[in-house]
Amino acid sequence: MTSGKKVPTIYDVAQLSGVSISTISRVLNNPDKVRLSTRIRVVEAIDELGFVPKAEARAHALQQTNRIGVITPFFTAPAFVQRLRGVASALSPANYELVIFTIDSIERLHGYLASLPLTRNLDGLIVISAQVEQSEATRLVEHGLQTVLIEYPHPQLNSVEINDFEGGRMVAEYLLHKGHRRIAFVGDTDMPEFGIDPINLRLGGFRQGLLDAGMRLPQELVHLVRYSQGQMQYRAGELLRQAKPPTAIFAATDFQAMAVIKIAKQIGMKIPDDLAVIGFDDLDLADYVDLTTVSQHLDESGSVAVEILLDSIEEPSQPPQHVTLPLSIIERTTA
Amino acid sequence: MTSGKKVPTIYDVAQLSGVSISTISRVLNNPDKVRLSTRIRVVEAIDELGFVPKAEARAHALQQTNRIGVITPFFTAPAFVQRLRGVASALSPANYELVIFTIDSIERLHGYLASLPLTRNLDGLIVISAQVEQSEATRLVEHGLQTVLIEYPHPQLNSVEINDFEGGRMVAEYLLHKGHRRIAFVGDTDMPEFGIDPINLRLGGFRQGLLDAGMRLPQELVHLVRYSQGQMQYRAGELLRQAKPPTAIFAATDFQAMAVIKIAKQIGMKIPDDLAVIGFDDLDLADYVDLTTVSQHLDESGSVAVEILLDSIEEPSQPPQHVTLPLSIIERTTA
DNA sequence: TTGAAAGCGCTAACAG
DNA sequence: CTGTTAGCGCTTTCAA
Repeated sequence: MTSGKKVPTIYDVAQLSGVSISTISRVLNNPDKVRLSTRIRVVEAIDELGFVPKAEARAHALQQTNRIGVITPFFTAPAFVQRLRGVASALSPANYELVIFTIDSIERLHGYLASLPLTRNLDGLIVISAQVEQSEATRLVEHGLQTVLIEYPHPQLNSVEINDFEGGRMVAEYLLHKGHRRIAFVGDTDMPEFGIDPINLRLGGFRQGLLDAGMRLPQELVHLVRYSQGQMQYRAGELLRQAKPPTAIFAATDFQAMAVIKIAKQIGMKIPDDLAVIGFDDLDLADYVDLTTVSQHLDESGSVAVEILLDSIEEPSQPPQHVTLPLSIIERTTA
Repeated sequence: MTSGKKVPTIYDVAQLSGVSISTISRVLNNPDKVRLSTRIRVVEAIDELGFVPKAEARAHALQQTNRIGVITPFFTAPAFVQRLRGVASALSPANYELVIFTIDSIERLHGYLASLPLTRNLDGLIVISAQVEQSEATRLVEHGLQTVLIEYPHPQLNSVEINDFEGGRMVAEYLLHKGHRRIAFVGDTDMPEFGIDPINLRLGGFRQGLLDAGMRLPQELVHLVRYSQGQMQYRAGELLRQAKPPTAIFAATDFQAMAVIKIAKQIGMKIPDDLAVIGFDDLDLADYVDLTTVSQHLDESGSVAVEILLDSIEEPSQPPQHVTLPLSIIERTTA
């Protein structure tokens, strides 16, 4: 019982149906190139034996795997699920398998980026929320592994991104429009090894948005803390308990918005009357907690990435595509 | 630029280092069976060419893929992420790749279960929260595809499960101990095609727990609704607005608990003083919203599944293992 | 329309 | 310790 039933190969089918293996292969891949009568005979033999082509053998001969890989920080980034969901749903009708490479450290990321283009067991690669270095990018293109980056673009590779700066600006505009004049920003600073920092871009855009309305964002109203629920809540507490608390808070992520709301309620503030809170991301749970937030269409980022990828697998010799997804404010009940 | 650089094969390495391909293969797989001096020479050649064995070719020759598959309902079951996380973290040190097969319909599930054992491109399979039929189970074992089921066990296949009935009982005990005497149950009934229904088991255990304390669970206090936030909230509203509302609610899942809390707050009830709410699952977000709930150790279910799987891949001829994970009540602030 | 045969790139006896 | 050789199971020219 170690291995089970004898698995039929194309040779068995050939023997049973009295033709050569090439013909079997043909009815599998180019049925119209086989005379109807023999095709029927072959199909019957296939059914009788319960034959199914072995994927590995096929991949080996074909030099392609029908498999695309996704490198993703499974553990740190809560938004990845929705992106992955977009990838999965776009991929399944395309008859590609989805291989997940989770990165829990920057070393793992580099490890995958080093080996994946070489082992040749992927037709394409999607990298979610992780930054690939120059050397890695060139290696990717040199070895012809089609890649699309989500969130952290690179000039030589396809990418789907958003305009974080613009997102921040939109929030400023929105809150201003709601009548707020004293608005705080909270965000985390937990991306030491990354160059571009979306949180800071959001902050920058936010600041600019205020400026456009003739307002400055005082330094005591911006709080950048290391990512951790406890830290966040502590700082939010400080922020809200001060003599002249803000009337609104822009949290750089939905999770932080939730932390803020939690602490605000503990203090006894009413949301959104005493304090308006707006997040960023539009995670699934934002809907559950009725959080007003800016949606960056996470699911869509995944499906768009797949489209681009399949496209450039078919047409490898085209310049990298960079698509920027729109942002939109989802107004719920917290701001 | 269509394909990029010429990819070196084992033959190139052999030629450059002046030995046969078998020797190359040996330094790759059994380094100690090669004389040090030639090994060094080979390694140098490998480095010079930047040679990396092609995974497909290796898999084809070896008849194994170093890949395990996970069939999971990506879209409907919110708990799957944590299970998957457990799988991923247990798998990555084991040097196995993780292939995800998402099921959005029962047909897809059957489709995968039909083809996966035959295409032979997986060394093992984990099925999360989906029920495999008898015929599928026997096909799996006949074809020797090692499998472990999470949540829905089957006698012929490995499984990791929990005792939903006992979980319900524990909740009854807990709430009773807290002094509650009028306790409602809310759950969803959204698994038409499945035989075993965890929600009903939880309800059964809960009912039994009350019975053990000499109490009956009146029918007007159990609410089974179709899964959807709106529906749930509507029913919860009815429940709470009645003349003699319950002092506590056991929600069969964390999501439902959140829906209940939301509506309760809208009505103006204080949690947990006016109404205690306890959930089931212990999703990540339960911690964020400080939900008291029964933890079924989702992450662990995944890692345990991997352990069992790797074990039975190594030792195929052993009887199926069925492990039941413990349950524990996580007391936070809602009950 | 079909068959023979040469790969695809690697592993693993079996000799030497 | 190393080379020869026969697979692994399929696809795809090239002839017939």
